[in-house]
Amino acid sequence: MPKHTFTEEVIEIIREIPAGKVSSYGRIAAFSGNARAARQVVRVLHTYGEKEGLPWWRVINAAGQIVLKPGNGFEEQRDLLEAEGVEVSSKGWIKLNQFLWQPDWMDEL
DNA sequence: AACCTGACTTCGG
DNA sequence: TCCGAAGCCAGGT
Repeated sequence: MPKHTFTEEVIEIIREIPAGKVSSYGRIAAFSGNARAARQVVRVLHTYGEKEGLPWWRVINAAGQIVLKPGNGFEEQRDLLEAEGVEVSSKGWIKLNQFLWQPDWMDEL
């Protein structure tokens, strides 16, 4: 079994988020092995987001809101999400009870 | 090995 | 809901 680094796990998890769903930095960190490393997810997005072609727009904060600010990515993220069916309010809020992604392995719990 | 960096999170008010 | 303060951390330098 190859030893995966936390960063590699994060990249894999982000790739698993399906279109039309979102997840949060903290949840992705938790699924990757460390619930308290949410900030690492941010770093991974910066470092490998574009390079690895990750669906970065499907990642929002734990409260259910887009973190990027207007004029600095907010519009682009909102448009990408709406293009795949995710409803985003003018303030960037997304209903988690409707769009939060639940990994397959959680369905059986 | 110390220090820095973040698109975070949680908590109190 | 919003804001500030404090906590947290892997990886790069």
